[in-house]
Amino acid sequence: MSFQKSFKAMSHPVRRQILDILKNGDVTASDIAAEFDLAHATISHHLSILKNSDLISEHKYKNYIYYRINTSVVEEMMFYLSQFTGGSNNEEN
Amino acid sequence: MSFQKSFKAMSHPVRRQILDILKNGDVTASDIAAEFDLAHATISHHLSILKNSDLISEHKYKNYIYYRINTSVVEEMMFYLSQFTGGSNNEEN
DNA sequence: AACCTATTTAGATTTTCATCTAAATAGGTT
DNA sequence: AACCTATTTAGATGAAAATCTAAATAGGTT
Repeated sequence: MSFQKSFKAMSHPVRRQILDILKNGDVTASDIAAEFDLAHATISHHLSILKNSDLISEHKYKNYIYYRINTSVVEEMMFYLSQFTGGSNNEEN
Repeated sequence: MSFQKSFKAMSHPVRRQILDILKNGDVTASDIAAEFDLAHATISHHLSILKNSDLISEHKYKNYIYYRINTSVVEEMMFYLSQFTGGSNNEEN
């Protein structure tokens, strides 16, 4: 797992919106593409970046590929960020 | 505050390392630059992106500018991410 | 005032990223 | 087998980002 990849994946508005769509349950690439005014190839590109960062996984069923959020990677990002909040540190700042 | 900006700011390894350095307390731009094999102008550029995303703030003292992590923005990122973990949702998935 | 040190700005270059169209692949369905 | 629909790959283009050098600004210090 690489924070490099996960933060970069999160840094694009289309990819964040894809994650929003996936919050409502698993959805196919076509259905996702239908929500945007972008070529399917472009959505495929964004999905591959999300996949490559492990933020989503894919599951084939019949002629479709369903995508799903990988919550554990999101949790790792949250844990990474928590080091900067000073929450569990004992600094005397 | 914009997740666009904060995630993009977090997505660069140099900027994440700058935040790491700032965990140990406020530090000047020069001291930060000393940790990298990059031109000072480049570090200044990264600092301005971090500043623009509100992930850090600056405080002038004498001839120096000290930088400091803005923990509240980090917390907002964590909160944003939490929507994807299904933690406090009641989905029957 | 002159100087020094810290930091930023300007402008150029290189690299990376987002996007498109067109073509390829891949799997069901008839 | 032929066809259809879903998705990806290839290759091109334009836009955005990272980096550098050199110059400018800006504040202390002497």
